[in-house]
Amino acid sequence: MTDASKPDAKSRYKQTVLLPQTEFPMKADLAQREPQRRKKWDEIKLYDAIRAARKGAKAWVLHDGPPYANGDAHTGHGLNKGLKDLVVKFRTMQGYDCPYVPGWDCHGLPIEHKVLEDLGGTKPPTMTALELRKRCLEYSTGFIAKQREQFKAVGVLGRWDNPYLTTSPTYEANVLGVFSELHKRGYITRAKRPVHWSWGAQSALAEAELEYEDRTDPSVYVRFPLSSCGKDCKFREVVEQLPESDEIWKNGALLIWTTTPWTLPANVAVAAAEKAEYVLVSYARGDKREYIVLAGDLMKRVADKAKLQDVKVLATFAGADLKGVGYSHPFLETACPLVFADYVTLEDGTGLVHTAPGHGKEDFATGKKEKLPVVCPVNEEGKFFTGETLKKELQLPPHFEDSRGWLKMLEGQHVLKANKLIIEKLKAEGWLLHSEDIRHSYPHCWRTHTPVIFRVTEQWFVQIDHVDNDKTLNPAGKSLRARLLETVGQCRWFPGWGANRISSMIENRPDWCISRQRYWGIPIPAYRVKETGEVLCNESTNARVTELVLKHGSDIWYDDVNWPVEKLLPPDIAAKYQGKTVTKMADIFDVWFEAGSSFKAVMGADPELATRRYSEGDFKSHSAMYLEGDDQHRGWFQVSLILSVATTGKSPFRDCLTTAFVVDEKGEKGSKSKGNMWPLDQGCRDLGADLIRYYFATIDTSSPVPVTYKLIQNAGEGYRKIRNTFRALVGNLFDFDPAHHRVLPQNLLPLDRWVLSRAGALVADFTAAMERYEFHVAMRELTQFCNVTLSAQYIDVIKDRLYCEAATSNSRRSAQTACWLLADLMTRLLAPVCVHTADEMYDFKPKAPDSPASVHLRPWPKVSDGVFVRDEALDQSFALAFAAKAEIDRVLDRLRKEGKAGKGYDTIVTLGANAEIAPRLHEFGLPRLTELCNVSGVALEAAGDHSALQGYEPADTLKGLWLKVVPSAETACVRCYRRTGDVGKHKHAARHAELCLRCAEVVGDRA
RNA sequence: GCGCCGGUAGCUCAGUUGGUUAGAGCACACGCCUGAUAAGCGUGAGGUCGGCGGUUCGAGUCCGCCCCGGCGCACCA
Repeated sequence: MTDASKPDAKSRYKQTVLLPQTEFPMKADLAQREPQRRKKWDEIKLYDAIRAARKGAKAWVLHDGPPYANGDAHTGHGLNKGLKDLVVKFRTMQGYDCPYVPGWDCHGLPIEHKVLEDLGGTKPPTMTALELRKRCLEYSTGFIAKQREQFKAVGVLGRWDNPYLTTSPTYEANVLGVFSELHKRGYITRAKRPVHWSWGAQSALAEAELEYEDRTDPSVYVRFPLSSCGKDCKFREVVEQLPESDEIWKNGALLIWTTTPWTLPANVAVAAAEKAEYVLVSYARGDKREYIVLAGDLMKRVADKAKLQDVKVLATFAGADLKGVGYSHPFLETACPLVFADYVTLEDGTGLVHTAPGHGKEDFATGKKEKLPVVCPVNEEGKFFTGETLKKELQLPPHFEDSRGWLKMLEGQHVLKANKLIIEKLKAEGWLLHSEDIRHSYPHCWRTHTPVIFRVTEQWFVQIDHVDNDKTLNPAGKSLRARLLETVGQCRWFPGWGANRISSMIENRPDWCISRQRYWGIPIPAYRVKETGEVLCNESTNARVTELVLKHGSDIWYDDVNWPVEKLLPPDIAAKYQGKTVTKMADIFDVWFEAGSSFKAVMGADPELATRRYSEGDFKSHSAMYLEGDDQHRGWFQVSLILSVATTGKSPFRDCLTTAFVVDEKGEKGSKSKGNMWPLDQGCRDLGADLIRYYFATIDTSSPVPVTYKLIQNAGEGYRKIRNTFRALVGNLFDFDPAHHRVLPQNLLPLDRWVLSRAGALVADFTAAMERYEFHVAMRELTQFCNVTLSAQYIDVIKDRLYCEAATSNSRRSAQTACWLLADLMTRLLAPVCVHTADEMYDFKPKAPDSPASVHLRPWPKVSDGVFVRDEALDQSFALAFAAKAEIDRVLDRLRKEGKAGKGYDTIVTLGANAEIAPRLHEFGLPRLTELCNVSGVALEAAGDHSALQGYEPADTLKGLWLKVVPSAETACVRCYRRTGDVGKHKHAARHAELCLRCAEVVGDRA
């Protein structure tokens, strides 16, 4: 290399080369810089500034679903808050007025549970409910303070100094307001019904509070002895015709099957399927012959399981023929009927279903239809009642003696323990035909993880099929369920299947049991008149309690000293019941009822939000968007819809965006108990909030979101690429002042116009993906743009212009103008995702004098704003040029590996092209093609049959193109490295013999 | 059991109404550059598009069946 022997020449001109300069650090150093930046935001009151800047703009409110004020923030919160902030920032930049008011869900069992645990498991008898509630409030307040800082560390901007809390009197009063409204409209009922009961939590549970877990239960086949049959009973006739009829009446039984033996004491009937075929079977057990009735299809299976000997089918008949059959309860000896039910199937069991209306939903329905007694001998702890109470609850006749000791055995026993005892005694007495263990999934309490039981209790319900006769809200006179489904159809669901999911849930859901038997919550404002048992709950009492709670908080319900019942009642009602004992009832609201009321308690009651409801054409909703984990389809989304549609006729939201769960590297659901969810604040310190946010924005969150340090660190590659690409752009703007140097669009060079056209395509695609909330698609576009369009295609080519052309030349200013616009574009597109980094980038970018203090105050880029102008023709001509470049690169690479070439500037290229391509290349211009390919020259061979030309090879993918790449024989310019052929052969040769003409003119007398 | 979603390169994902040789990033290999330098550029390898069958001139794309994964509903007695 002759050039290398002239180091002095090189250093002579080095200072005239305009190399990039920037303070923007390559290393992100997020852990250190992010807190500093947030501090700066606090100082300039960025959130308030954004609010002020959007004053009067169209409102677009994302209503925050309140996280539970319990425990430290984890990755799941990070995903949730990160995406919420992303959407809010995006909509804000689009020009909407988007206040973000975070909130917390503060009541509820988990907190009460934790507080009780700290007190030794149960409430000390000396402790008042008021004191307990005080501790719960302290507990939740503590975690709100912690979580607030943890959420802020993710970079979430919002009204953190004034969030909403479900424990605030305003909130509580609004929950009561929703209840009053429902009550007034006839949705509320208090009824005795079977409910899911958690004996662990000692409370009724809603569907949303159940989790299915596997457990092992006994599966038992029990003989229920036949007793008297009705006069017209066909079965009776069947038996009478058999020779062994006497034996059958004596030793015959209905064979039932159950997996919950503890419900047998509550048995009041056996249900059969009218249309199924049943058989009367005889078999030998020990030295005894017995007879049973069961479904024909199941006989073989049961006989095999129970290892019955000498099985004989004596008769076959239809289920309907069993009408009128009676049996005697095997240990309570009560006379019970056989009934029919359509849910009886022949999949399992015996086709004869043990029916206990006190312990099953379907049983309860059957009981209602058949007017059966409802027996529920189990208390709130899941234990059988004791003594006389047990006898009473079992509804046994007064003369019942318990001579066989069943009641003695059962009393006070927990139902799970009772299972074993009952099985043993049934076996001992000969009623048990067979028992085995089965494994099945069974509903469990989501908090205590104890199996749930069905208990019939008196509870408060919201009736889902109620028809509101208010013509303004419900002109078509539809049921609430129908109106909910209709509303679902009017909202936008992301992903789209959310609509189907919640629709099917609404279609199938039962009435909503809203009462809970706990302390930590908002009381259901109902009274009971002791003498008459009358329940007092009406418009007047509701209004009174609501008003007092608004002033003093819900503690008044528990403050017997300062707030005796007389004071809580409206004066006229208090007067009316003078002399009677009126008591406050002890139920509180399901926490879901509280959270579900936020459309009113927050969106409707907060002064800042109440004026910012969403509307679009005919559609009106309380907020623009709800964004939560997809488990909220059966949680917050659903309860919000129910309460909002029932009381206002409007949807709580327009858009409903859901994310899947956060999982660990093994794909297992993250949970605190498993310890596979790391604390969010730790993650922000170790990885950086922006990197975590970047990661969340880059992956498809509609399927389970794996979150590990390794994956997020891996995402750092993409983050760094964006950072470095920006750094390259901004590094070339050290002497660029947009106010003075910006080149007008019509004066931009074609390559610069081309890259802005590509940027226009990016803006369109990126924005469209953001509008669909497909952030990962948007981010992929950006990554692609940085990697391919900018880094490989654009920046690499404009270096010569930026470094070597005259500082103030149009060609250099043109490139700088593009770089400046691109850098600006990047800060804006990245702003919703990497909130700190984008703002940092913004700081290092040359700005117009009137620029705002933060990128978060800037508007979202638009294709229509005249900067990023799409130019299809330009795109196409460059597509051809880049295709040619790819061919040259391929050949060049081969030559390099053969040791025949080094850098591109040391080679020249000759192309042969057919009649279709040649004119297009000519039109593109060979000097520009030379520039584009980073070689020292491109020539176009005019000859016809290029394949015949020696040394040419056909292009690989571009048909009609041949090429020849050879080392240049020219001398390289020591300043720009190009071998232009004019080095030293120009009028400045005396002074700059080692420079090309261009460089010599640029340098002039500066070196 | 019923339903929904997904299965494309080692990993994360694109693949428009069916239409050239299925793409991108990361990772990997090999080079180049040393003027984006704890950077940058180029080239390459890597895919029976879950499997089988069908419709079609043509299927990653449409239809049917099956396998695998995730989720929801129901699992009731």
